[in-house]
Amino acid sequence: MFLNPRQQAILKAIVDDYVQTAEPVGSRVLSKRFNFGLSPATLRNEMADLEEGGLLRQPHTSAGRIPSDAGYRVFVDLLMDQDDCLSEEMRVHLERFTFAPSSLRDVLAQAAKLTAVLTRCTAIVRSPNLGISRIGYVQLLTVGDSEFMLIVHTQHGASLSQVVEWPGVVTPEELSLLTNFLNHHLCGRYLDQVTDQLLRHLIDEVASCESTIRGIWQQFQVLKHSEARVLVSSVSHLIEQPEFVEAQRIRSLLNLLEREATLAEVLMLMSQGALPRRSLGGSCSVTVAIGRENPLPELQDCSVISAPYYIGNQAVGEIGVIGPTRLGYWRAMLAVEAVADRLSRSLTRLFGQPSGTLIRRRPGF
Amino acid sequence: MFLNPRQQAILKAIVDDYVQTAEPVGSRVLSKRFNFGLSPATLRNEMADLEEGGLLRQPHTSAGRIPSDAGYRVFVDLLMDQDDCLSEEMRVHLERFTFAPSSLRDVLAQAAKLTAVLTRCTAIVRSPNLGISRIGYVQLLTVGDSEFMLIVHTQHGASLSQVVEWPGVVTPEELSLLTNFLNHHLCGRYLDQVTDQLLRHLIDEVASCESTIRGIWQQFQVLKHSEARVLVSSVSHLIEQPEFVEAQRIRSLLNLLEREATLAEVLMLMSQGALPRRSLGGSCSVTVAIGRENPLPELQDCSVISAPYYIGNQAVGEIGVIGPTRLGYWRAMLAVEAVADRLSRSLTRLFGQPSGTLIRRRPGF
DNA sequence: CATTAGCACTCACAGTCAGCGAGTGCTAAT
DNA sequence: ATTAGCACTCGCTGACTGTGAGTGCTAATG
Repeated sequence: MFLNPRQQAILKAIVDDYVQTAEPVGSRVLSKRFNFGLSPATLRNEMADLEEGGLLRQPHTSAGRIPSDAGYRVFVDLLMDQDDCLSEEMRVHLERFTFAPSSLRDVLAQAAKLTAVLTRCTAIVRSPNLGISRIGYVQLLTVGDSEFMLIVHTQHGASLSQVVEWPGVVTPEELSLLTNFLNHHLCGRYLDQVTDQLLRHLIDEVASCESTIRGIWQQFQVLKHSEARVLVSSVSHLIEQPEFVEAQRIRSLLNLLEREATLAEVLMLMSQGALPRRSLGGSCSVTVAIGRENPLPELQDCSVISAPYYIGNQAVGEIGVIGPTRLGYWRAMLAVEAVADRLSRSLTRLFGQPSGTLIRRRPGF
Repeated sequence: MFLNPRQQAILKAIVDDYVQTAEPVGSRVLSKRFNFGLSPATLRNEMADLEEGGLLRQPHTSAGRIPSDAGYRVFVDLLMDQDDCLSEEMRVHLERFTFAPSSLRDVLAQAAKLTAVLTRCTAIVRSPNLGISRIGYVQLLTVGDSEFMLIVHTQHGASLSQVVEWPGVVTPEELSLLTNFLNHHLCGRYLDQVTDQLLRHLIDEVASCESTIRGIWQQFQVLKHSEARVLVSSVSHLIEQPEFVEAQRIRSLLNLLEREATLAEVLMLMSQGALPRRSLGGSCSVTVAIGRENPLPELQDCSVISAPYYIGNQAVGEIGVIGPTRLGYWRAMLAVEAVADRLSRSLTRLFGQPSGTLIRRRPGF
């Protein structure tokens, strides 16, 4: 639908007003609150046209208009005010969060919290796949007679474990020897570097343990691809919005927010999907999914704004917010991008290629 | 209030029925559903007495009775059926969860999830203070010119960091040397063992770094006492209960559930507080707080059942459930105790004194 | 021809009222 | 001590109504 300038101004005014008041906006308030120099009747005609074009809708006959998903889309893509920088308040919050080095998980939790505060929405973060983690150290633990447990501690502060079958009897000495052998060769490496090539190399060195090492290797492959985790922060922000007066809506949302795998999929889809991506000046580009543009029915009254974050040049995860479609888009987009940007820089510094003081198992002191 | 056997039977019947149906129970259904051999009129008289004694209450004049907090208390302490073992269904769930060794956090998350499934309530777990963690390895990371970052990875899979001031210029070699020195002396130790005595010992060894090591030491003390974390699982279970039809109740609960520090306090209070503790056969004793027995107003319509869990002989945290006061107490108590018990055993095995294959920094291979 | 005043119409919402049904307390009979 | 009978209470439901915000349409206006 082609919009002449006046229609654009009216649509923009309606979105602006509705985002602020959460009340359907009628022709009378529209003509009073904004200075179009037009009477309510004229506005009504224009509004009827916009509704016909699918950009507005009426909750019921005798109510004012609210933007449709398509209306928000036009608003976001074309119309919204783009004050070119962060507000003072946002800047203060951003400064306060240091992303002080700690476990990957804690940094992500901090970033989520920050995003939630800045946008007054619910924030979600998908944590990186483990392949990009460096191995901190490896533990072997006997459990029962014919199995042992492989525990891998990554330098990001995560730990993973898998049961490996044990092909025979083993003495504590052998276990200790194997542990040291593995640590010697694996500490400091990226999980993605635990390849078949390395396996062959190791087996050449200690042919006696071949079957055991093969078993361990297999479990490493499982770990590398273990499923993504999603952190959720500040659900309370979202459910205090007027669109969540009905308990049923809250329940449905909460149900979704407890399904990590589904959230992970939503975030991954958004960073690869069909929706437009926008770069607002920082290094991370945000994607906006409005209402039914979302793949999930639970999200059809919500908008999701997300941006990937990076370690080095590699996109490793996404951070985003979930809000009502009636959302301060620009502000939220700025916030998400700003956090993704800082998060990327912090993670790169903490966990990126030229890491601080790496512990390698070579005897040091 | 003294209860004769008939009054006890009536109170028990009312609680049983109300827990199942969530409907206030009237004299007519009571006489029909249970075989007292008494007419509704007689039951009415008894019920009026029980109400006078504070054990029952009426939501409104023309409704049946529901138990008061005091009524539930009598029920829990005296009246409830105590089938002496877990149901088949519960047993199956318990078997399915292996608590496979992984990070402390993941084990706790698993335990919470399990508890939630077993009780169909919301589960909460307070994670241990860090003093009982062993140090996995230590990293030093320069940030800016006059500061560096101390990162401690525990063998439980947690990471912590603190900024330490740097008293001068430093070369990468010095940093690496200091890192190795610290790892040499600290790996495998409990954080609680990082004492002043050890400090003096180390300073004797390398007097040149005294001020730096003192700075690091101070940050270790901060880490040891860093605040407790609480994991929450399956909020959706709870808010699907009929007592949460009103959105306002959900909001208030969710608000509470996002305040980790408050939840931690609730759990700690319960394991030390004035309420009776019961041991149901396992090694962990459960505590039940009913309605207004809880310290928080947000919990005044909820009951909390919790039990401490152990590493070795030391109680290190608590696990529990939050449900409506109209709760299947016995079943929930059994479940909480069973999980706490298994959790204790798993944690003791994984992180307790004689740990599997410890990595010490002595050159090995 | 675009704009506007006027007017009839729609519809959610709040309030009122009556009927119902479940449940009670009291009294008198057993 | 127990119970049948009865009047009474009160939440819930559904029908009805008035109100007000807002619309669409039509005809008048610059």
